[in-house]
Amino acid sequence: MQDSDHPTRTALIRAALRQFGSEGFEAASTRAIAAEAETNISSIAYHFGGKEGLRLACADFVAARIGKVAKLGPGDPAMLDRNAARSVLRRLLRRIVLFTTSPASELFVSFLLRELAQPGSPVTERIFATLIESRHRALCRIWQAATGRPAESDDVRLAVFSVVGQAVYFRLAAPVVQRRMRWGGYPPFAVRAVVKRLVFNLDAILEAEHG
Amino acid sequence: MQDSDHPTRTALIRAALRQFGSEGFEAASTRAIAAEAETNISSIAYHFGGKEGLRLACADFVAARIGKVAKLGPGDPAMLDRNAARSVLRRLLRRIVLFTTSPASELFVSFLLRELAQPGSPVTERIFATLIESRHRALCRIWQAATGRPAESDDVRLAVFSVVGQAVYFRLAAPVVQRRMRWGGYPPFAVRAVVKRLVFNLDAILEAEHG
DNA sequence: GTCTATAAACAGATAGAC
DNA sequence: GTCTATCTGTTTATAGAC
Repeated sequence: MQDSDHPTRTALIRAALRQFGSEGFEAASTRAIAAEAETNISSIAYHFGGKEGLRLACADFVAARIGKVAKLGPGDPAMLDRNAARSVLRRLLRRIVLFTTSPASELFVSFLLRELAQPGSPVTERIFATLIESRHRALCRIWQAATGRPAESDDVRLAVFSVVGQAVYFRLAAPVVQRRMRWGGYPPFAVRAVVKRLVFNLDAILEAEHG
Repeated sequence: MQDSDHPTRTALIRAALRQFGSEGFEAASTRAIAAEAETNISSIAYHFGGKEGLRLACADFVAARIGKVAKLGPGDPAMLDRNAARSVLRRLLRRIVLFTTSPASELFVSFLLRELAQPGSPVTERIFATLIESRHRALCRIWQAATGRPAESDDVRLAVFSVVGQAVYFRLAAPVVQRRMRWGGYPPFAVRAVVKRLVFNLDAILEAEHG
């Protein structure tokens, strides 16, 4: 965190996020990152101690940004009635899709997914503990309110993963999807189509949970 | 393809597949690959011309393997009645999940997904054209038979992606899922639980398509 | 075909001037 | 804080012995 408004510092984080995200941590070179940030290679050592420090700074940056977007509501999900819980789920899913398909957040998401795909990554631990687990738990509680099924059962956990996973997939497999759909990127009409389909799926699943 | 039963050659491909898949193409070193294959670094240049040639050989290997597993049935999907089409979809989804979660194919899937996530990868083009597009098209035709909706509409294409995407997600996000579920890897009972959930989702979606 | 030895380019880190 | 210059190690590729 620290003084995150230092210009060189943030320029480096932004450039690193892009290159780590698009090429992977090991493949990205500090030289190229410094060049993109229009500064010197030594700035990385000065500001972050080294390449690994820059990686952690990127993780904190992403975690802070996502923490804001995916803020948990203050209310207790257990208090929601069935229909309220369902519309909360719909709204959250819509936000997740808008987030994962937006070009602005492509950097964050790609970086994050690459890190999370590596079990041993030093970044994985922190982000999982601070961001993912608590939010997944919260979604499970909302799922319980929406369906009456126990929040911490294996099947409810998997249900939540399967719904969120659909949205994540459209970012991860973006090149494949976009080629098959003949889309360049995710223009607004494409995002609307994806949202519509995934909300439809969610409603179908909730409906089938018992009617 | 060529003589794929040469021992050193296949040992190199197998080792490369593992290292490319788990660490990424750029991050993996030819030295480590040769060591794992218990041969000399120069064998890579001899058999494949270089690191990039080894990458393409891995792609062909994976494509051949997946082509066998995901063989398209000879019959025309348009001939299926609604219930037959639905059970074909269920069966295919089950096979996809079994494939993506099996430890044996973890290598192939990880390698493939890494390659497909890179739009510019030289491997992407070939695999997309020879494997993915034709199978996605076939699934869309089966989806049409199962729901009556036009196979090449945007929404049906997205529906197929969303269902397949769920299965792919459980491989891509395996570290996250397994940590949250407190699973080590995907033991048989876990695979059964995932299959059960995803088939449930599929049935729910098909049911909602119009009843 | 498989090996050793080495070349040429690249990486990240660091010392020190300003 | 930002720069140049350089150190040290590692990478892929290749020449040539066997």
